[in-house]
Amino acid sequence: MPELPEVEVTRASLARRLLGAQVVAVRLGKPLRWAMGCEPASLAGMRAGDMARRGKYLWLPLAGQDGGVPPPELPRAGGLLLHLGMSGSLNLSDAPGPAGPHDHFDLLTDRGTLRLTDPRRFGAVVWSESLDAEPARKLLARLGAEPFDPALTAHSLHRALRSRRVAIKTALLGGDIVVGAGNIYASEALFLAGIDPRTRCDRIGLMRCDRMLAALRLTLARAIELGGSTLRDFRDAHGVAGAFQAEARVYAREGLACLQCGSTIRRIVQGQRSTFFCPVCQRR
DNA sequence: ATGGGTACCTGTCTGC
DNA sequence: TGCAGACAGGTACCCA
Repeated sequence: MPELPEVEVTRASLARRLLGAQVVAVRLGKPLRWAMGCEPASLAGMRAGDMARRGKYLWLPLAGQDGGVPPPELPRAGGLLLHLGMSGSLNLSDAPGPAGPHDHFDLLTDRGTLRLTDPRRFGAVVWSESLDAEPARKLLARLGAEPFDPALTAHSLHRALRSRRVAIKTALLGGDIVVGAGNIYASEALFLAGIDPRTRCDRIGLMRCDRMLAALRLTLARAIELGGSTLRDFRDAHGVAGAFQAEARVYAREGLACLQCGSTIRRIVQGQRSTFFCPVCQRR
């Protein structure tokens, strides 16, 4: 499910309410992608800091209670690195119902219960003493540039792409050059840039890198503005669905007319994932 | 280093 | 109706 816009919308809808919240207890459901890596009870009493995002990961800083005396063998500060996988969403509620079969993590706090619902369980909640400590460091190490980082330019993108021979769509999904675009927004951004998703990275010149970067930023920013895409079950932390899917120009539109030129949108498979594009508007 | 494939897990939809 | 198969928003890991 969640690509950068959905993760950012989730972060934005949580950060303010969670800042300063004190952890009361943790409840775990079925195992997620990795074990949490700390004793759930050891989080009780800690206070939440400002939730941050890196790529599609969320980071919730937690620190020992002021004046508290945590037993020395327990972690005193660190945070939870969260990932929503393909089907995860976070909800913060004052009155959470009983945990359902897909509710695999509850962080009970004095500001409500933060609940991760994730049917496919590709998501993760992992304790790390800092972003530079394991396991967070290793998980974040491979991530590419943040799309809205001003340090990311057409030039730096061009430099990163010119040694790669994979198709540009595959490279965007990989996230090791630029993070944030998943299967929906990679297709959408390439449509907006007029670039065929099968184009080899090393065939994309500086001018097209410039267009692609602008298209990626425009697409992600618009999606954030619309609360993300809700294809099936994505909701922000207040239960609000996204609206970007109604503006998708190519994603899930196989066989329909291109909104720009009228020719038929195609679906192909790249790296075991569907790609949607207009064979006329998008050039190699 | 790059590339390709596999694996994780559950739900939904399609076609026979 | 039942059932097999394809497919779904992600990414770590293994091998060539």
